[in-house]
This record gives sequence, C-alpha cells and structure tokens, in this order.
Amino acid sequence: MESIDDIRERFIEMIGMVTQAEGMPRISGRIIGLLIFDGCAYSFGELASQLQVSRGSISTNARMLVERGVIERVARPGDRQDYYQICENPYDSILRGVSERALRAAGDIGRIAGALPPDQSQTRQRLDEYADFYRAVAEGVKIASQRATGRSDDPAA
Amino acid sequence: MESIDDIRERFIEMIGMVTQAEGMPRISGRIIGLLIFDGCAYSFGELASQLQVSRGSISTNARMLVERGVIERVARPGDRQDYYQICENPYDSILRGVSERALRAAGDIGRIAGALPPDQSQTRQRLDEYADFYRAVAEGVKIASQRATGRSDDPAA
DNA sequence: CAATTTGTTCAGTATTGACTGAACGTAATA
DNA sequence: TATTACGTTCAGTCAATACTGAACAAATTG
Repeated sequence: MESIDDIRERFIEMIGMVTQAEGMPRISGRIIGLLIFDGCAYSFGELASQLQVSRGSISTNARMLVERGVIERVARPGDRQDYYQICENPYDSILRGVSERALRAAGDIGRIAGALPPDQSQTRQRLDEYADFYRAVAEGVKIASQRATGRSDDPAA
Repeated sequence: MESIDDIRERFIEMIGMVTQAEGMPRISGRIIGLLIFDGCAYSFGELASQLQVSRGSISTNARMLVERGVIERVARPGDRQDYYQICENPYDSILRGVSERALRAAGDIGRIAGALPPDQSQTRQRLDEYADFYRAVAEGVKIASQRATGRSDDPAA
C-alpha cells in the first residue's frame, strides 16, 4: 500500500511536470502542488526545505505566483516570516493569463492584417481568420473559467 | 510606407515568437506563418531557403506539423519534391492537442486523488477540484474550436 | 553505372532559461 | 551596537533543447 507521503510526493512532482509542459518553471508547479495538497499556509523557509530548493528560487517563483493571483501572502501575528497559501480560486487567475496572451496574439495579428494594402484582401482574410482563432481561444478559456469556479457570475447556476 | 515583404517578414517572425511562447519550436511557427501568409504550397527546399534554416530543421518540424494535422503534404505530378501547405482548418488540430493534454492532466490528478485513503477526504476534494479545472479547460477549448472553425458540427449554425 | 537530387538521421554546437548560492539590505532582538 | 533571521538580487552554473551540417539511403536521371 502506497503511503500518503508517497502519494503527496507523486502529486507534487506531477504538477511540476505539467506546469513545465505549459511553459512555466517546474518549481512554480511544485509550490502549487504542495499548497493544494496540504491545503495550509507554509512559510518561505518551509517551502524551501520541503521542496529542497534554494531560497532564491522560492523568492522568484513565489513572487511570480502571487503576481499572477495563484497564491497569496498571509501574515501571522508575532511572526516575521512570509507565509503563503493557495488562493481562493487560483484557476481563474491562471486562465485569465492564458486568455490575455491569446488576446494579445489576436491583436498583434489583426494589426499586421490591417497594415496590408487593400489589394491583398486574400492574405488579409487568412490573417483575420487566424486572429479570430485566438479570440475564440480567449473566449473558450473564459467559459472554462466560469465553469471551473463557483460559477458566481453564471446566471444559469 | 512598409512594403508587403516587410509585413510578411514581421508576420512570420511574430508567429514564430508566439509558438515559441506556447512551448513549440520557433521554426514550426515560422513555417506556419509562411504558409498562412502566402496561402500556397511550398516545396521542402523552398521552405529551407525562404526561412534560412537547415534542411534538417525543415525535416523535423514539417514532420511534427504534419503529424499534428497543422500542415499537409501534397504531391505535384512530375515533381519528386515534397510540397507542404496549411491544412483546411489547422486551428482545430492545434486545439485538439491542447484539449488532450488537459484531459490527460485531469486523469492523472484524478487517479492520484483516487489513491488517497478514505480519511483524506479534504485533500481528495481539493485534488478533485483541480482535476475538474483541467476538464473545464478541455471543454472550453473544445468550444473555442467549434467557434473558430466553420462550426460544421454546431447545430445552431 | 556514375552523378544528382531529395529527405532523414544524428552527433555536435549554441542558446535559452531555470536554478543555485553568496552577497546584500532590512528589521528585530539582545 | 553586534547579532541573528529573513527575503531579495544577481552573477554564475547547469541542463534541456532547438538548430546545424555532414553523412547517409533511396530514388532519379544521364
């Protein structure tokens, strides 16, 4: 029988690999995995020792995750250390980032399409289609976000 | 006034950067950009010379893109070379890959959640939520795919 | 058959970027 | 004020991987 610690380890490493595959640093994913699995707040130092990484890495990755709204810093009275825990709905924040990137790509492509002279309508049409694709992605992600969270802004809930 | 060639160049490089940001090789994106912009079929050799990369790179990247259903090989009677053009709806294929990866992550997480002993219901719940998130992403992407393509399988179209 | 063309493979290179660890600033404590 | 604890920063290291280019097999042409 596999121990809980083994399962935990497996989960944390797995999330690390998944986030790496999504283009994020592996340590970011391991922080997320740890905080989701244990569901409590950990201090800066605990994160470093639990994940066996340098404090520099924790500093960089924790800041990025806070900035993206995935984890949050919480204070403990009488304790000078920084504590971190997973946000209420981290998934929303993650998807917002994906959506933003897609919209930016759509905007970039649309701008290039707009720069084409009028006699290049065929090309412009292909580029506009491409931009629409990215807009559709952004839209689909937004829908996923609504479904994954408590559907707080979904009238049909 | 910016020439069409300059715009073309800018577009191709831009798509290269976008795909790189999505975790794919930059050359793959440049091939896609070239084929979308010009909208015609190019030979293996033309791809290499137009993009100024080695034939080895074209071989590897073209094969991957064909395998993913983004571009396709077309034959020309009396010409031994391989010709490549963008697929009918490359976006569908790209999104299918994204969706599959999300579902795989959801399955992995769900399996780990299932391995937890019954007294870990809190943890299991958090993990199940996480798995649901990835399922929602897969679903949202599928919706995006339907919207971006000709909505061929959307009864409301 | 020799020469040429075409695409693949793979060993080597170059580059990117994650990660480390030491130096540093700051704040608390004695 | 000296010391300790904490988080940040940044120069340097290391690993992953995109890319090159030469060697190769197969097909074609003369």
